[in-house]
Formats: sequence, C-alpha cells, structure tokens
Amino acid sequence: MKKVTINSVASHAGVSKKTVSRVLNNEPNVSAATREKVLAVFKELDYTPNPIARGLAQNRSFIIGCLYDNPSKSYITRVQTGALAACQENKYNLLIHPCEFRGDALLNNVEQLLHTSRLDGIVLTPPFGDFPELVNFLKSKNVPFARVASAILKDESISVRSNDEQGAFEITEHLIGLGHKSIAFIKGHPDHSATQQRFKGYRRALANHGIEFDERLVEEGNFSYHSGVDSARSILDLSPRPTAVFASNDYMAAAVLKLATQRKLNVPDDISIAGFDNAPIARHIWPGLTTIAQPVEEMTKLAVSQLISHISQPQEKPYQITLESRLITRESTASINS
Amino acid sequence: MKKVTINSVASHAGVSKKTVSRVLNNEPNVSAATREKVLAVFKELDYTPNPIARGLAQNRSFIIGCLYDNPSKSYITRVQTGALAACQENKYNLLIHPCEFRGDALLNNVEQLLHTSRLDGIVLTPPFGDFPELVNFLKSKNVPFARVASAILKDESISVRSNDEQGAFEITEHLIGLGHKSIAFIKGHPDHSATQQRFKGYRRALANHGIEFDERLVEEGNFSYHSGVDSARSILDLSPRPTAVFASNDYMAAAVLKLATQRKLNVPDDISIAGFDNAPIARHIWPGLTTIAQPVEEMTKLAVSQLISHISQPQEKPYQITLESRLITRESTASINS
DNA sequence: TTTGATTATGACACCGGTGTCATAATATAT
DNA sequence: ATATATTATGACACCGGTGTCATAATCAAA
Repeated sequence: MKKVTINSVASHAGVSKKTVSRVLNNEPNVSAATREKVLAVFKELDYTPNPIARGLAQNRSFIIGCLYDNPSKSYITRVQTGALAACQENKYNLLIHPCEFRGDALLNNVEQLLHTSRLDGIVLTPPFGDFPELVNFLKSKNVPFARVASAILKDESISVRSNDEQGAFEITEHLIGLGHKSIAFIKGHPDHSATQQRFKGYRRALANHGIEFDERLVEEGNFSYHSGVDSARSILDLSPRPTAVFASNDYMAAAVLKLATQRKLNVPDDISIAGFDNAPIARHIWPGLTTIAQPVEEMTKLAVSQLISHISQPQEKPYQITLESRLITRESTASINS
Repeated sequence: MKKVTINSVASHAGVSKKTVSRVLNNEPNVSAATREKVLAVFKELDYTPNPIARGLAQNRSFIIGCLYDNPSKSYITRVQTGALAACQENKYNLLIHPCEFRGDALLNNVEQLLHTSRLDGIVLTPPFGDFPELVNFLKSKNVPFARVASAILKDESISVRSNDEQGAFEITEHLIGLGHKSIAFIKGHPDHSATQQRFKGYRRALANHGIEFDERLVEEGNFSYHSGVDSARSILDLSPRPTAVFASNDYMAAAVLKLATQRKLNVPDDISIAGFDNAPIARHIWPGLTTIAQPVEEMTKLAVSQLISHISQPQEKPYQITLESRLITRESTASINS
C-alpha cells in the first residue's frame, strides 16, 4: 500500500500541490471545477494530510498539553474527557502531563515540556491555574494557555470555572435548612483556589442564617482521602460533637463517613455528612453522599475550545466564564430531628 | 528570542548540519574533538531538536496511542501513569483514546485514528487486547502494538499481563480458609479475558478444596458498579444466603457491600465480601475490601517500553510476560464463626 | 477591441531534521 | 614511499506540507 501524499493527489488530479493545499485549507481563489476535481481525488485515494508535515511548515504541533496534579482520579478523567472532546473537534491531540513539581522546579519542568514537545497551548487544571509564577511565566514566553476551575484573574487570559462559592453556600444552606447549627467544615488543599471559595460559601451561609462561625469546627484537609481521615478524627472527637460535617470534597467526606461508621455512629441520624464534586464514590458508598455536582467536562471542553480558537485567531478576545453547579441530595444528610 | 535549529548549531560550531545530526543521534564516525565542539554549542545555545522535523524526515510521529474503554477511572489513571513513564523515558508522547466502539465501527474508528494521528504504535488495554478482529487488523496493517492485561496469544505480539487466574484462586482459597463453603461469584464484563480467568481461578479453588460448584451462586456482571448492584440483589435474595461473595472487581464488591449494609447485614460477620484490583475504593469504604492487587502501572510501563524498542528495532523478538498479583486482606472478610 | 482589475494557478523556496553518497583525511599494510 | 582500507565530513536530495510571488486566465469597464 503506497503512501498517499499531497504530491500523489496533485499529479492524480493534474494540478499543482499548492492548489491541492488550497483546497485542503478552504482557501479562496480556486475555481469550483478544480475544487470538485481535487475533492474527488481525495475520496478516490483516501487521502489524509500529514499533520507532521503541516506542523513543520507552520511551526505548530497541533498538540495541547494538559497539566494536572490532583489526588482525584475521577476528576482527572473528567478533565481529560472534556479536553479530548474539544481537541478532537479541532483535530488537535492532547498531551497529558501529570506534574508534582512546585516553585522553580515546576517552571523548569514546564519549560522543558514546552521545549521538547512544542506544544501549541497548555491547559492549567487545578491547582496550576492559581500559581501566579506559572501564569506569568507562560505569559512572558507567549505560550497560549487556558485556566480551568481557577480563580478569576483580572487579565486577558482564558478561564472557565464554576461557582464554588455559591455551591458551598447552597449545600451549607441545605444543612441549615435541615436544622443543623453546628456544622463542621473540612478545608481542601491550600494551593487550590476552590478551597478558599468553598470556605467562603460556607461562612456566608452561616452568616446569612445568623449562625456564629466557630473556628474549632474547621479542619485543614488537602482533598485527599487520607487527610479526610485525620480531619474526621478531630471532628468526631469534639465535644459536643457537631451534628453535621461539610467536607470540601467527596473523598474527605467519604473518610468522615467511614470513620463515623467505624465508631458506630449512624449517618445521617447521628451526624449528617456533605461533600463536594459528585465524584463516583459519592454514590458508591452507603449512605450516598449529598454533594455538589460541577460540569467539569463542559468547563474543560469550553476552555480548550477557546484556547484552540485563540491559537488560530489570536486577535479574538479571550473570555472568562463561570458555569453553575448543582446540589445533589442523597442519604447522608437528614433533618436533625429525624 | 530566535529559534535555535540544527542550522544555527551547525554554523555556530563550524560544521555541517549532517555532522550535528550525527552527534545528536550518537552515530559513529565523528571525531572526539568535533563531538565535543558540537556538544558545547548544544549547551551554549540551549538546543533541543525539533521532534516534528525529525518525525517528518523519518516518517514517525513519536506518539503512542492508548486505547481504552473501562468503567474504572482509577484503572485508566494507573494505565496512563505506566504508559507515560515509558513514553517519557523514550521521548515519546502518549495519545489517549477512549473508545466505545465495537465490531466494524471499532475498526473504522481505529483506522481513522491511525490515519490522522500517524501513531507509531498502539497499546491495547482491556478489553481491546482480546478482540481478535482488532489484533488481526493491526497485524494486517503492520501497526506495532502491545497488549496489556489480555489473554496469552500464541503469536509474536508484545503482551504483559498479570496472573488473574492465580489471584482469583488465592482470594477464593482465603475465603475457604476462613470456613466459607457457600461463596457467590460475580463475573466481570464478558469481553474481558480477565473475566474468564478470574472465574477459572474461583472454580479451581473450589475444586481443590472439594467444594461443589453451584451454578446458582454465579451472577453475570460487567465490572460496573451498577451491574454489581443488580448482582448483589440476586445474591442477597438467595435462600440460604451465601456466607461470602467474591466479586470480580472492587466496584462490584462495593456495590454488594452497600446493598448488604442497606439491608442491615453486618459485613463481615453476616457475610464476607471480596473484590479484585485493589482500586482506591477498596480502602475508602467501611469495612475495607479484601482484594487482589495487581501491578497495573508496571505492566503498562513494561508493555510500552517493549513496544517502543520494538518500533526502533523491529528485529528484536517481542516478549510475553506475566507478573504476579498479591492478596490484600482487609476487614470485609472474616471467619465464618466469628 | 483594448486596457486594467481581479481571479486562478503554478514554480519554487522553506520548515528542520535524516539518508545517501562522494570525497577528504587519516591509519594500516606492503 | 606507495597502495589500500578505514574513518570523518560535507553536499545535496528528501520527507509532505505551506508561504511568497510571478504569471496566466478571466472579467468588467472604456
């Protein structure tokens, strides 16, 4: 099976390769007859342009890099799904780059990545979108990038996020509506802007309902299941014990649930537990976790689409957008009197 | 900042670009002095060869595709981690390709993928390594591929797997050792060869210990949590109820655990539950699941390394290797008398 | 019909590497 | 010292596309 290139198409169609190239790229100044002829040869020979050659000529790789460092596998998978969807629509490839570095090592690692892989753009998923050094580094290198689920920045960068503060507010309000007044809170990883946002939402809900904020009910977690276990221990040891716990993500909430169950506490009768993210585990455990669902795939897809169109048309103005999240109630939260 | 290419290096070092290329690729016939000189210029100019140009010249993309369709996000992440490790060592990129197609649509989809992305090779993760049509298709197209966690094939293809049959045997034996004689079994997805292997291990353990195989204790699942719920319902409705359940993966085992707990059964006192894979959920729930751990990252890394070296040195004989799995006991299984 | 503007097309260089082959430089054998 | 084998190096074409520019073909206006 011989290779089909632009040259074979050109000679087959009896035109120059440049004309074939014009048809390929929908450039103007090709007569309808010629266009038809060339398109027919495309079909006949089953031609697909070679992205490598195109990349060399245009100094592009058609590859988007996706930077992540997240303990939640399900979150990563959702991010990838969204990013892939956008890439496939635009004939781009996605290069995944898990990365644990911080500080200078991070910048070096990313520089290395850009240098060797010749990425056309890069998606920053949490927490990377919230590292000013990294964002400024990319700006200084003129590398197009998009930020997903990161804090709003007063600049021209592409950013798609969801309303963490509002989600946390709603789920806290849900607990308050069930009669809870002593609601413990487990924070997420301090590097993630979502951590601050969710905490803010929690406090705003308390304030809105005249419940005094109590420092002792707040634990520092880092989104990992393990950190949730530690926080859960402290919270369940409190006396009086809070009647509800709101953990900043579902893994930590699951840890609270596991520990509570180990201690023969009944959830939700003895203690209500709420999470965040609607990770698969939220419905895989008993009782199912009340949580907040975010459109992670959609966020990422939007961000990557926008990134790609920005790469092709740099004049286009990038946008920042915030999507809505949604409260999902399951069995882990109940009225305090039930 | 001007671009550094092989030409700038060549003129800077006062040699031809071909000589620079020789140094780059560690080719022979370069004098030590020249080599030093060129290497110094590499450092001085911070030169990295352009993989796109190299790819065009050698008709390679330096991209490995990873085909998957698996309900378990954690499994996918582990596969990706292993594949990435091998790719990075060899300066390859990994293209991830989730794919739900079957039959002809699958072949078309893969052909499309190969055509447009110019992959140098492809990794088949479960269940794709067990689709003869796909394997034969790749062979006929002369596309290098490696199979991960798939059944042994009597051919020359690269394959790395773990011993599912033995793992299932051991965990079943563990249950038998605890005194269980009525052990239900939930099968996995029929497309996966692991499904048959695990079932075989279960039956072999029963036979080895003189326990009669009982068809009624076997349920058909598909590795998804949801299928586990259905199977769990049937099993828990049996009368007499089995004293133990061995599910072919942890998600289905978690479903059994959830349903049992909902029905106020005590695990493991009323019923023991065992899973397979050692997914994160196995230790995120209470009680933690007894399960079999497999070296998924290592398997995939080995497979991809082998694939890449096969691409560079096609004469090298590909190998098939089987790695060991390991029993992990947690709280979900206990002696029948306890 | 002639002229000028516009559209269609192709020749050719270029992107940044690698492969082939000729030749220059050096080492070894006679 | 000469012939021969071996090593080192560079010139040049090529991979498969795109960009630039010259020119041919077509069309509208004078």
